[in-house]
Amino acid sequence: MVAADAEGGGVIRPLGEQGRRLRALPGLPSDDGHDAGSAIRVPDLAAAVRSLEAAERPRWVWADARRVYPALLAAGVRVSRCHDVALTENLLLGADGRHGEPRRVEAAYARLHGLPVPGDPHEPSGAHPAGGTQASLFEPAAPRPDAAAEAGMVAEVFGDQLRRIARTPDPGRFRLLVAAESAGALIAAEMGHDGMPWREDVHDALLTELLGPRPAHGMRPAKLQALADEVAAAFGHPVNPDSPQQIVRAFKSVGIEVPSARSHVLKSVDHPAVAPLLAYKELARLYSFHGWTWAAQWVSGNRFRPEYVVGGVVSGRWATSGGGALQIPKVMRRVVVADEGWTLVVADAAQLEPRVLAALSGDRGLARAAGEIDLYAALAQAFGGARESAKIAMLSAMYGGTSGDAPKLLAVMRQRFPKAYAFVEDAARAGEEGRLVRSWLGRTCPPPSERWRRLVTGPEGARAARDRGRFTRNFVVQATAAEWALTLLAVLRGLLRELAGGPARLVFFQHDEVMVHCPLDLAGEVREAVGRAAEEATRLLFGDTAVRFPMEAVAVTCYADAK
DNA sequence: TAACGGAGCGCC
DNA sequence: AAAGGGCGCTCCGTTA
Repeated sequence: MVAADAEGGGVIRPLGEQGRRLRALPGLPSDDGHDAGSAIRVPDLAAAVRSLEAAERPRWVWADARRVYPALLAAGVRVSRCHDVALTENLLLGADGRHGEPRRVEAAYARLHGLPVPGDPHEPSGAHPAGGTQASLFEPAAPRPDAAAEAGMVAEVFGDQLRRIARTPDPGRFRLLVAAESAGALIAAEMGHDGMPWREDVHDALLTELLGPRPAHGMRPAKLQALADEVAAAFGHPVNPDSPQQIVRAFKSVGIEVPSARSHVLKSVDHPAVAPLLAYKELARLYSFHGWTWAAQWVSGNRFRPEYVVGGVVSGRWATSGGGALQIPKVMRRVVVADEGWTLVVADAAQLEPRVLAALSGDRGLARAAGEIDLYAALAQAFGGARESAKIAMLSAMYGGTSGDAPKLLAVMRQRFPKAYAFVEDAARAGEEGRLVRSWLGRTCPPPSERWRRLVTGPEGARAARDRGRFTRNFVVQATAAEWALTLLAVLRGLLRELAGGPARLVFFQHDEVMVHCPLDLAGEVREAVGRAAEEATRLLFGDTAVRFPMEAVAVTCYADAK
């Protein structure tokens, strides 16, 4: 079912068999004279979606959930499932090594018909650096087409996308990826709408405790100013502690050479300015990043409402385009408190990435270890008995680490877990040679930039190649981990909707961690749902595997108590 | 005045 | 404890 919105109304266009039934539905005009093709104009899109959702739970096909869904949520309408054309276009373009090309439905339609593509930067070189999807996320806004025209485009591009999906190396997996990504679009919009519980009074008290009272505009909070004064006194002259350059120069003026002003560098410097400087850095970040100004913009009604960007990271992890939801300092967790009579169910996947590697590579030995709750402990024996050695070996394999004991431990890994070792080595080799790698479900890494291609043949070539090898080595694992987490989230959302009329709400998702806000008496069932969702995600991705993906959920009143 | 890159640091 | 990769955001300081 295609839905497109417009000022004061919208268009619904049935697809396939559902369309014939649609016309008999009450509450929708069967023919109001504005029927373009099979498109039906409706005066109130939200009401029309609500009635269709109740009647037959279609898969809604729309240009971009971010365009359509927030208005539906505002009208109190939620849907079960959708196909997000823009996100799918992004995945399909990526699969062809065409990261960064415009992904909006207008662009997809234009490409399909050989027309000029709106929003295409058409710069042949250097336009799409590896790691940059920004161009596709913030395309110049083309004029919105009429809703009926948009519905037509969406229907046509959708059909084309289904054909392109069928031509991918593994259509079954790619379909799952598209479904999960689209579910993510719904969840992101819903989480932005519902918001995460955020006690404004607790936040203010915390800031006041750490920084002093909220300062007048343009002033530093009292405790920050006091620390800045201490720094100045230690150097004998004013130094802006927010300026790394000034800090380095100030140390030079007292005969201390530091390569940078980073905290870990300053920690080993013996000078009276160091202590207040380190304290200042920590508090200043809190003040500017998650202080009163931030709260005024992102917190309202005791809810933190960030803007999530599904697929905003090339690996498929989410990003945010505001609010910094994925970088909330741990000290702020005490501000996240369940409503009266409600609770927060918090769960994170333990040792997700090594488990993903075990499943991805089909390494039986590693999979056996990944059948245990503590994977690293299970591996310890293979690495000389130390759990820590096993951990270093796995992390080095997945991230391309070479320092310390890594080479020795990787040699052990190569011998004991040859398939897992070969899997990440192959990914690294592909990256070094400029090739593409794909996740388990078919998300594709960006191709190397023109700049990289020039660099790799030059004197710095070996380094450039190694860097990209580390990126692709990590990509296959991180992107598959993101797929598992997203699938879990989609399944969990479905389970929560079935629970007691659906009051439980997903309110936070951070790579491998989820938070549900629910009435106290549902805590047990929600915790159970998290476990079931983890099992179902594992089955959907990897079928019958020995690898376990433990997801322990705890119910807490305050986020800070979750760990 | 606006735009931009670098530095720095929070999260996973 | 840390190595590795990925981000967002804010500040500074320079350039257009």
